[in-house]
Amino acid sequence: MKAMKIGEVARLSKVGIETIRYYERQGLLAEPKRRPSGYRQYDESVVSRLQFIRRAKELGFTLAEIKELVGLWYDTETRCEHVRERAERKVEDIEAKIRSLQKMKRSLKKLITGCQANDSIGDCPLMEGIDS
Amino acid sequence: MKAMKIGEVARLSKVGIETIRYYERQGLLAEPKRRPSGYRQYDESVVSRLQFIRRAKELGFTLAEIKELVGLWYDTETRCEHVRERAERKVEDIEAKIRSLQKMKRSLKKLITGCQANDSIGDCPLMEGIDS
DNA sequence: CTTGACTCTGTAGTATGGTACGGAGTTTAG
DNA sequence: CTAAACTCCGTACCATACTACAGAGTCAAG
Repeated sequence: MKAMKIGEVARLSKVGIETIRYYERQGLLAEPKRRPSGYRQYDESVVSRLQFIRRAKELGFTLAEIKELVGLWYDTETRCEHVRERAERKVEDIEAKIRSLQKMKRSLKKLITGCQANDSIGDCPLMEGIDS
Repeated sequence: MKAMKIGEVARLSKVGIETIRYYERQGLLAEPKRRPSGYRQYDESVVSRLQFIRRAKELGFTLAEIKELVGLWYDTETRCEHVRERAERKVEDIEAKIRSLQKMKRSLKKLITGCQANDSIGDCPLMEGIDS
């Protein structure tokens, strides 16, 4: 359990110091212990949490959704049934996202092939059946 | 080729009228033909384009990225080699997103199983190896 | 030919997710 | 014991992506 100051956490997670404090204010990170001076004191676990947040954002989740997502792990004792339902809904959301990305990928592959073959491509295949 | 006014396009694509005009200003949609009155005149193809934009946004692409993505189809004649490279990079981005989503999904499934078994779950599995 | 719904342009305002100070106190390497 | 680097809090500012008028013109059902 290495004790880290916010600067080191920022360096390791590639999330800015101001952003870490912002996430704390928004409830995405628990308030950390403090030194007598008031300095925030973190352990390693916060780094993977921040990396998770960063990645989830790239995947189109809002901070509110991410908050809900990470929150699932801290409610499990209290309302198991409810948590399971929410988790199952999230799985469905994620599966829909994966399907859309796969369609997009197939369209791009088609573009690459057509391009190499020097074919002219009529309608943009990106637009085919992407609607959720 | 059905001629549609902006309101119908908005209804069909589930994208607001103001947003459609905003996308036009941002160059995500070509400027449509106009009636003598100045009213915008669309055909059906714009609906799938808007649905694509909507979906891509949900997948974490910014408008700038989406613009680049749809732009790939209108550059193919001019600089085929260049377009192919960009498309291949996009495919890699998309594959990375899919991998992250699959990890997330596995973590959630784990939560659901643990929850049903009434196990206490130690560390949040969402945080495991999600870093890109 | 009216009347209510629709569209136009332009500008201003909003929500989200940061980012950047300022001024003060803290830590730590030398 | 300094001096440079770090951290604190609060507030203000920023970019992105909309969203909401206002005031004027257009369309189409009856």
